[in-house]
Amino acid sequence: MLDREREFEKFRIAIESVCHLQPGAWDDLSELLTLKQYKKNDYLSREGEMAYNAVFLLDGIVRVFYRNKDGAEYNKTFFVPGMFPTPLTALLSGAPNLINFQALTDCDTVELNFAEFKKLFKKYPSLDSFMRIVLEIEWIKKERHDIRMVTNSAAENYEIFLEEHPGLEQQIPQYHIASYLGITPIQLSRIRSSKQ
Amino acid sequence: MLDREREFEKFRIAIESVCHLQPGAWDDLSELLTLKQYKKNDYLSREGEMAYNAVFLLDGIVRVFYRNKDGAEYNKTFFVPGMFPTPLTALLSGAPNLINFQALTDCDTVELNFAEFKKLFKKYPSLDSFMRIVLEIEWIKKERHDIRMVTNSAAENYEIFLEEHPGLEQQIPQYHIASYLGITPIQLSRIRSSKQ
DNA sequence: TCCATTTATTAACATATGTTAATGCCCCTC
DNA sequence: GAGGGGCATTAACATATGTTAATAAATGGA
Repeated sequence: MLDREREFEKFRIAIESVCHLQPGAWDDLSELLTLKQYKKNDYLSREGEMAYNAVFLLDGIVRVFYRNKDGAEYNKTFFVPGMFPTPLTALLSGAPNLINFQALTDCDTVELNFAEFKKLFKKYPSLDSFMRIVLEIEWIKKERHDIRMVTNSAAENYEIFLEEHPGLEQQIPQYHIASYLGITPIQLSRIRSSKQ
Repeated sequence: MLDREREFEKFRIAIESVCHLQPGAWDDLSELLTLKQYKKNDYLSREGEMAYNAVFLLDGIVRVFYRNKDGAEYNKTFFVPGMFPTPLTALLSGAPNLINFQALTDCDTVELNFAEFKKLFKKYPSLDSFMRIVLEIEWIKKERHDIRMVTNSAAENYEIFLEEHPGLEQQIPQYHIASYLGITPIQLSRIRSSKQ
């Protein structure tokens, strides 16, 4: 069983590493938190549905993927503990989710009610800056990632994946990695076998 | 010859359409503006160089592209008048640019000194919110765009390009569009000819 | 107006990647 | 320990796309 206070503390540390909070802000903020658990293959957040919470991953692995009109899936990102598998676009736009967040293993999360969180911006202006900084950081990360995915071959991106996600390839099926690389599992298998 | 005041006014209107400015904010902000002109093929902003200005495009067409280690170019976005061909990541991170902004025609711009702009955040807190909202809007746009590019075929994305950029295909070489679509000019030519 | 350059098209060919299918492995459960 | 499901690998084949090259068309400068 998870200890609320101890798990919330991990979330607080992750937030403070981005931007120091004003006194009192954490106390108000922690009122908006809940612990959640997901079984393998559950959806944290689903295409077509509204989103309400920012999500901090305590334990497990989550993938984000798109689906095209034929139902084919395209993995976009993998999340491991300490990351934020949060449907940011849906939260910001108030529109239904366009992408899916799915647990690839059993998962534990801390979740933050985003609408209530935004109301705190008035009381704690630094939370507005905090949100801006999060968006800046995510924007920079996304641009670096996009450049790499576009300018490299699938084989090069596979190598980078292995470096950036040590151990992850043991924990998830290869076809998820292939989808992330934009190739078929067969092609990934060829790349792997041609490595020696 | 361009009339400074009239051109700056276009910039103000574009900003106000995002978020209403506090009284006085525009007066201080307009002190930080300059008019610039670029010749066809000039770079507004270049890989490896630092970035200093946010850019508003008055006239002309700009492309953003990445280069891989072999020098091959990959177009990412086209900008037309009223848009902001701004090296956001370089401005936010303070690190050298990873991507290139190039004029595809002669261009006129209004440019805003970003470091000085950020200093105004203290005097006008709403500019901090403004920046957050810009990032939110850009994030949402980018996600929609990415989903489409990944889940559609090149032929479908070509159709979408034509709808979203009416008239643009008459103004720029097809090989730039091909690069944007992630295919060769030859392949784009085949797609075009197979349309009837 | 003419010439040179750039760009688009087309064809023939090469190649990488997808498709289908068969095989075998691994792991899980009973 | 046996059976079954999920997954990775491999092979044979199909196909889409890239490559090279030749030609034609459009563009821009002198």
